Amino acid sequence: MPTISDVARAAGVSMSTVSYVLSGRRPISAETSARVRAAIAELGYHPHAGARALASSRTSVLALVVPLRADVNVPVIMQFVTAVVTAARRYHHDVLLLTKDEGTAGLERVAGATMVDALIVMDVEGDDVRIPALGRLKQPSVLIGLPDDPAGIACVDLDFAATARECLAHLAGHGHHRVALVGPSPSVYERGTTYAQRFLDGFTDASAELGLETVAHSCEPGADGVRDCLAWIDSELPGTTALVVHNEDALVPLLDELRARGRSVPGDLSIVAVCPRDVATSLPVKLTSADIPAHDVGTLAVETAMALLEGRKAPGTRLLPPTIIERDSCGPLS
Amino acid sequence: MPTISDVARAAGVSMSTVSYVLSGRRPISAETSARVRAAIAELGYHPHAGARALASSRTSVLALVVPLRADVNVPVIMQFVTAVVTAARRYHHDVLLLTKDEGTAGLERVAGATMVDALIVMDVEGDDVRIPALGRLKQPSVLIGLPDDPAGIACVDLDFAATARECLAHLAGHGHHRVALVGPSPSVYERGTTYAQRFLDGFTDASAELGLETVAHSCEPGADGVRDCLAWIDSELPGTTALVVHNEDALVPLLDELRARGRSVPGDLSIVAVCPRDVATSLPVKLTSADIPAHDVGTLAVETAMALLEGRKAPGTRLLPPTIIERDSCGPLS
DNA sequence: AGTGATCGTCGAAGCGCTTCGACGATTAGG
DNA sequence: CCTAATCGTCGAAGCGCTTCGACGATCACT
Repeated sequence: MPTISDVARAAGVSMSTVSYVLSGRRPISAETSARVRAAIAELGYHPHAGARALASSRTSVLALVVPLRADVNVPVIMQFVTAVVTAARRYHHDVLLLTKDEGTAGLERVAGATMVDALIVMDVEGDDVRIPALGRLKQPSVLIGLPDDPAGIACVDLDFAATARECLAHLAGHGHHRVALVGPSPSVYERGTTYAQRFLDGFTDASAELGLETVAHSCEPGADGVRDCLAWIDSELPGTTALVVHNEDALVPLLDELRARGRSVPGDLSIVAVCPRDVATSLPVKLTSADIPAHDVGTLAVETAMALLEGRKAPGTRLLPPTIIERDSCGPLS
Repeated sequence: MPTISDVARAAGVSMSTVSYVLSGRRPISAETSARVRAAIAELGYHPHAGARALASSRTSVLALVVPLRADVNVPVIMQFVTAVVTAARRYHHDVLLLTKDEGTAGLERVAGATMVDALIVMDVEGDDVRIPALGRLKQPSVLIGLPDDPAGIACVDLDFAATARECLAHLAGHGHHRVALVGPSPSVYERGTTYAQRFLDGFTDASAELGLETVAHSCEPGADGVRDCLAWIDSELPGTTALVVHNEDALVPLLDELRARGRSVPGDLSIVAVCPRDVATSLPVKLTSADIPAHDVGTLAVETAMALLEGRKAPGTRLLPPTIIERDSCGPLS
């Protein structure tokens, strides 16, 4: 492996000149620069990441902490991950993958060892124990999600409250006034991730604002869970004409069950789903949906981290506005 | 951030002694060792990863290259990823995540910059262009999958040919002799990943060995794809009594379609699926399945990489034997 | 022509760690 | 009791890079 001094010798300049050509931190004449680049190409030189990190205390690596729980929506996580990796590369950064189960120790390990410049943490809970730990690190961090108290750490997420509001507004626009929320499974509410609660709060508030009659109920996984949930809705709010479904796993069994009961969508029942695009379009009925913009959120998390590294932008919370995509599952009240 | 010399001073020893306590590469007395460890704990010392990498030319990081194509099975990929990360941590390594779309350049970048000790590459194709590139790196690598010519690189995968054989043997054991393979979508065969072809070859060979009548057909995604595939099977091999399904996405629409046609499983038709455990058990009929041991393959890939790093074990190919898990979808020939 | 600025380059001092050779102090063997 | 091996520790030399101060050369104004 050639070193920077091999390049310097080959180009007939000093090491520092090579370094400045690479970093652009000082002006270098066009001819010198060209000679250096030629030498670099010819020798196949790559700066040694460790040496660079040691000398500059910058690593060009971002840590990304992902949940590996099974009850979480795996394809959505993967969308975040690829968005983060792809965006990071645009800023010449690589991504070190940590799992949530290492907890606080993992964060302290990679930050303490100066393995990363910044951290992006997914699946944060209401009172996540990792938040105080992140605050103690010398590296900045970005949360994907919204804890009860961000404690000065930057947060990025979809605005779930506004999303619920939009879903209801959309249905109200079609003339519906009895709407039920099919929520996530109870375990999602129990573990402290806040998005389910924020959605529910938004739903409740908007219901009042719009003067609708609504109920909300969590929905256990599987066909049985869906049946139970529908039964509950039937008894609590008879004459419900529309559903907001904030539960990806329930979608398939729900449509199955409605078909089995001979209830057509959107003829008898309108549905707005909260899910990624591809899920909404891959079902037998193309669902009108509020998009989960995993890609955008991941990208924004990286951009926020980069802004923090450059010292521009103070940490703060950034909630992305919802997007309703109209498809075939919402009709007028019949 | 305290450095090793802070620790040395606090413990009243030299830097090298601290280093030897940490690495265990030379004997250190119990008392000295204890004093050093106390100082480390008290100061909250973490060795600087870059400095360590520079001095030792070891990084304690593994590169993992994942595909981000959408047509690939995302949850299975995530299982590989978490298995790799978890196994790597057991060997005190971290994982740097690369995406396949960076291609050869990504490999050369992280290897050339000495960011990683070894590379694990998923989703390798028959004549993957990355293989010659990997051969040129100074770091060892492990492929998950089986290219036409591994060119001296270690490979790890499920033995798909043997898996096909086991599926057929299982069905033959139940008395079936007309069996159809519902294969992956044509795009899987077209792009060069070899597992689909290996499965098909194993299926064909075993069919002959066992004296069965079989047909095989790829299956486009979605309910329409399933219907077309079933129609094809009906016409090519009337009287088929069992299906081997090597296509996860087809499972749900397939069971739907069969139910719609009033064909019971396993009463009228037996099914062996090739898929991860959780998929097989989450369907309306618990499917007898050949397991996709993503976790084991990922773990083995890491262990192989570690063995390569330590110089024990020459690279070679390791194919995991299949496991058939009996559930409710196979019955005797009626 | 004289005076600052600015430009382009160099030399050298580290960044924090590992590792090799050296060396005194034990211990074992004859 | 002497020699040789072993044990436990230290000092110092790098690993490859960035960055700061310095310095001659060029340039733009008076």
